[in-house]
Amino acid sequence: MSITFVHFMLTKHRKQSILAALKRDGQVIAKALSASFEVSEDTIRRDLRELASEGLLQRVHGGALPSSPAVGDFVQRQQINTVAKLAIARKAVELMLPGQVAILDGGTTCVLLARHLPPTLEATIVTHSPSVAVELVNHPGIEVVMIGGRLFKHSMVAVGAAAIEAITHIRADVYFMGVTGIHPTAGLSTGDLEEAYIKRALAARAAEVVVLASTEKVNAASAYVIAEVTAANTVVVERKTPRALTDPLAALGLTILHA
Amino acid sequence: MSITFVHFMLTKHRKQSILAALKRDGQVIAKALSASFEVSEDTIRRDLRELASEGLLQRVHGGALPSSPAVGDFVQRQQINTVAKLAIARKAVELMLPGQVAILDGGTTCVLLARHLPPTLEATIVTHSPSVAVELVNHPGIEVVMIGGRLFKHSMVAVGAAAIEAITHIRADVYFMGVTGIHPTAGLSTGDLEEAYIKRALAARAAEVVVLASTEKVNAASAYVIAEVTAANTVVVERKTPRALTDPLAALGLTILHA
DNA sequence: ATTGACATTGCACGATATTGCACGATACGG
DNA sequence: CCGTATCGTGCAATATCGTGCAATGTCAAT
Repeated sequence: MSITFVHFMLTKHRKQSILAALKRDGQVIAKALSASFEVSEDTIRRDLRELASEGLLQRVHGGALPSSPAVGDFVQRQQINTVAKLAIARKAVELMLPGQVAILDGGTTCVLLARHLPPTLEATIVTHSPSVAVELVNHPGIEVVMIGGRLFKHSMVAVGAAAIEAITHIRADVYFMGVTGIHPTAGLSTGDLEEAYIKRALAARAAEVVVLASTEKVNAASAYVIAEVTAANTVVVERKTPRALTDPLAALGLTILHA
Repeated sequence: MSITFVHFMLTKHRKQSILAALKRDGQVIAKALSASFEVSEDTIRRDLRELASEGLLQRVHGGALPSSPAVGDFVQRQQINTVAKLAIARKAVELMLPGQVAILDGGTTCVLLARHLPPTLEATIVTHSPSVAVELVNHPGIEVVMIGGRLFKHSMVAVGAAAIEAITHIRADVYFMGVTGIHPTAGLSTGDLEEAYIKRALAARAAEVVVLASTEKVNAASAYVIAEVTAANTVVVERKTPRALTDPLAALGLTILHA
């Protein structure tokens, strides 16, 4: 039985090792794999064909390449679920009034919001995200204030004591907040502790808090709590988000905007 | 499995690398690609032809250019005099040592410097330019610290009292400074008063100051003085910059590096 | 224990892809 | 206008690919 198990694992383990090597080197070469595993190139080709048919890698002449380049980095996350986020961003833009001071969170939705600010709008944008700042470079009417601090690489926003300190000197009319979860009882939450601190500090400095949440975030909760849901005044959700999900939030006094 | 040293490159991967190099450098040269990939120029020409037919780049005599040159205000300035600035950036990169804390100015040359930091380098980069910060998003080994403040639109860097205040909490090994003029008697100068304040504050917080100056900046002076030239320790200039221009600076004790 | 179904592997072989070289054509710079 | 560098094409050599098939090993049922 153990012999059986070992043999079964050898094939599968070899494929896993191929994927590991691929992730490590960015490419694998059939000939080299053949030598490493001491199997024929035919076997390797078979493995690669099968892995390719499962979408785990991309078959090319001589070996294989990753199916999706650089998974998980910030630039790539910026691409997913774009249509929904774009709709939310466009709707949220309507909440900005001329002359206001607005805080923009990091996150892809807020970058889209920045990109779609009306070209004629004159206002001040406070942000702790360099991406948002860069997005506003060519906007003629927007004054940009950058919150500094150590940059949390995963989400590319300033975090830490320096950022918290800088935030205490800000007073804003509205804060557009991105979350990974908004839940009637669990509250507003996000996946990183440092980010939660920052968002809480930002929310405390804005007269109105607008939460931007795609459907999967509604009635969900992440590890770190930012604040009670009542800390938010308005929630912008997708058009397709069911009323059943948003009604409990509306019952708590929040304004629900469907994009 | 033993570590297999990849001594050659898959065709498709080579094409991806060509595109990456093109995006990074703004141009590629057939001969240089041939040498770096250790294949014949014919193969490179074939690659370039095929990539051009896919619309991924624009074929020109001797190499290739990006198919769609990015447009924009700041982005556009980023394109001018690229080769000279790139050479300076590449030379300046050599001054960075592992584990160091370095301050990077705003400006196109510093963005190029950030882009060309060795992928394996582990260090801390302090910057008041969101563009530089965004450039470092996907660098695995670089810790980024953002100096916040009001963003001066023309050059896209944080300026003002908040930025000055934040800088006082920093201590760096080296400061890569961009200037619009470096003159033996007029000193280091720039075109904006706020920027001059910032650069002066940054220079005061770094153990070593490296000035990056393309030829037209040497022996030139702008409206606002940052400091005496002796505030700088090293000046990186273009290879073509005449000794006659740099000798007066060297006489003042500055190290001159020709890119 | 034996047998048959099934999985995995290696080999043969024709098909396809990639590469480098030769050669004539074309573009660039002085 | 000419020399040089670069370019594109044809071609041959080599490498890689996919498929069919036989050999070996494993598993489950008898």
